[in-house]
Amino acid sequence: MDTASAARLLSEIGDLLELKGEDAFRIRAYREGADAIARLGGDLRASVESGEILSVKGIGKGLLAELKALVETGTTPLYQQLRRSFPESLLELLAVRGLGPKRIRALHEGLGIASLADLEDAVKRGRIAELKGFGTKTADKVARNLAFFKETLGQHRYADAIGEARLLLAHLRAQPGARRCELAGAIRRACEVVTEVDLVVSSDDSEAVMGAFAAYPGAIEVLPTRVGTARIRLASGLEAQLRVAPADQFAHALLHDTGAPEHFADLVRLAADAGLQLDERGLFLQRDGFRLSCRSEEEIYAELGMTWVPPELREGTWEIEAARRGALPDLVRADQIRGTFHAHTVASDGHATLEQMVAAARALGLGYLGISDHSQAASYVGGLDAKRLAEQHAAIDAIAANLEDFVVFKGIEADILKDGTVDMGARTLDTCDFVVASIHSRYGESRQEMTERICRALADPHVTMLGHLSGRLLLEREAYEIDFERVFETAARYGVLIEINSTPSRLELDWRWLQRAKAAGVRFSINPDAHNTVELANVPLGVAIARKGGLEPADLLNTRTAAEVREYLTRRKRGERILLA
DNA sequence: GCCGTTTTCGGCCCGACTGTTTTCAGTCG
Repeated sequence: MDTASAARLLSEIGDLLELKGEDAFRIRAYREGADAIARLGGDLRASVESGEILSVKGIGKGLLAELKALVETGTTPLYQQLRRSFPESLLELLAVRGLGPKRIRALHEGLGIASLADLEDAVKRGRIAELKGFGTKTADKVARNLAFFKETLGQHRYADAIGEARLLLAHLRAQPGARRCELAGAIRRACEVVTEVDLVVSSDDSEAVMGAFAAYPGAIEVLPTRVGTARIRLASGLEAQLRVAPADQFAHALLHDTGAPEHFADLVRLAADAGLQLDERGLFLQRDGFRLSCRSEEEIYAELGMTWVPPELREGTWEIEAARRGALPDLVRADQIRGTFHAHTVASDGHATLEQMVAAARALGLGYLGISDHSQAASYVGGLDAKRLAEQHAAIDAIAANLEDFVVFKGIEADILKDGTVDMGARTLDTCDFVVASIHSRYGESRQEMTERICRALADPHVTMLGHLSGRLLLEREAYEIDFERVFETAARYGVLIEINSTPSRLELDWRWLQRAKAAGVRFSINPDAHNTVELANVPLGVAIARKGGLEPADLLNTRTAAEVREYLTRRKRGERILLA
C-alpha cells in the first residue's frame, strides 16, 4: 500500500462518514489525515510500523490504527463496514456540484436514487423538484451540474496525465525492439485537458512493441482498436493509444498523431498546393507518387516551406502563417525561469513553513520566491491581518539576513472585495514588495459587475499582479463571466501583470487568451500558487501553458534576475505604472 | 478524530449565498 492509495482510502472513509451524517470534525480529521499522508511520500509501512507516523500533524492514535490495518490487509474494518451501508454507486453523486451529503441522502431515501444513472433518470422525469427541501431552482441546478459532470467524464487534467504518459514512455523506451519513442496527440501539445495519451514508436518488430505496451504493469485493460495501433486503459481510467510505424514513416506518423487535426489539415492543403500529398505514412509527389525522404518533423516542415512548429502551438490557428514567414515566437523554456511568486505558508492555508518553502525553492534552483499568504478577508483559510503580516515580514527579514544568493519578496494575496477595493488597506499594502489581487468570493456576479470589480482593483497602485483571473477549476467549475478584452486593456494601462497560475486544476489565464492579452500590452508572471513545498515544482506546468499561448521570455517577470525584479517592484511602488520592459 | 494543555476534555472555520420556506438548511470557498 503506497501513500497515494492510503490517502485515497482515508479520504473515501471521510466521504462515507459524511454520507452517514457523522460528526463534521471527525470527517475533517479523516480528510486532513488523508492530505497529510498524500504529502508524506516515502515508505508508509515502515513509518506506520515504527509508530513514527504519529509525529505527522493530523495523524493520531485513531488514524494510526486505521493505517496499521491498511498496510497489513489493504483495507480496514471501518471502511468495510461503511461500504456495506451504502450502494457503492452512491458515492458517484458527490462529484456533482451542488449535491452534498444531506441532499444525496434525501435523494436516496426519498426517490431511491443510488447512482448517476438513477439521478439522470429522475432529472428527465422531473421528479427532483417533488422532493421536500428541493424546488424547481435546485432541480434545474442539479440538471445543469449533472450535464457539466457528464461532459467532463473521460477527460483528464494535463498535470495528471503527463506523469502517467512519461512513465509509459519510459516503459516503451526500455523495450529492445523500440527505436524512437515519442508522446503525440493532445498531451504533446500540452492541452490543459486530454482524453487520452497518444504515443508513436518506430520499430521493426511491431508485434513485440505492441505486446510490451499491452503488458504495461499500469494497464488494467487492453481495449480493441484498429490495425497498426494498440490501446490500453490505465488504473486512473486514462486511456493510452500506441501507433507503431516503420522507421521511415516515424516522423510523418508523429506529425499526424500530434495534430491538432486542424493543424495537420492545413499542412495537407499546403502540400496539395505544392503538388504534394501528405499523410501519416509519408510525403509524396502527386504526379507519380514518388516518396520524399523526411527523417524528422523539421524536414517535413522544410519541404512545406516553413520552420518547425513547436507542438504546443499546433492548434491550427495562427501558427502556420507565422512559421511560413519565419516569425514563430521564441517560446520561453522552463530553464529560463529564475524565480516565482505566489506561495502560501502555514501562516494561512499552506502546509509548509516559510523556511521550508524557501529551502524548497532554492533546491529547485530558483533565485527568488515571492511569499503571498491570504489576506484577512479570506478568514476561512486563516487570512493574515495587518499584525500577523508584519510578523511574517519580520520573519522574512530574519531569514533574508542569512541568505546571500536568494531573495525572498514580501507579498500578500489580497482579496478583491465586493466593491472592487483591495483588502487590507493602503497603509498595510504599502509594507509589501508585491501584491497579488484575487477574487475569492461572489463568483456568481454578472459579467459587467465582475469586470467592473476587477478593473477597479487593477486601478489600485498597490496591485502588482492579478491572481487566477477567471476562477476556473478544470473539470470542476467553469470560468466566471468576464469581459476579458476590457480587463486586458485596463491591466496594460495600469501596468499590472496577469498571473499564469500553475496549479494543475487552474492552468489559467487560458492559453487561448494569451496572444490577445499580449497584444493589448499585458505582461505575465508564472506562479505556482503553492500551498506546500511539492507544489512549487508545478511552475513548469505554467511554462507549458505560456508556451502554448506563444509567450516569449521577455513577456514574463520570472525570466528576470532578482535584482531586475527588485528594481521593477521598487519603481512600481514609487507609483510608476510601467509595463515590464 | 486530532490537538494542546486547562493533563482529561473542550474546541476545532466562519460568513455568504441560494433557495426554500416563512425562519433556516445546505453548500461552498
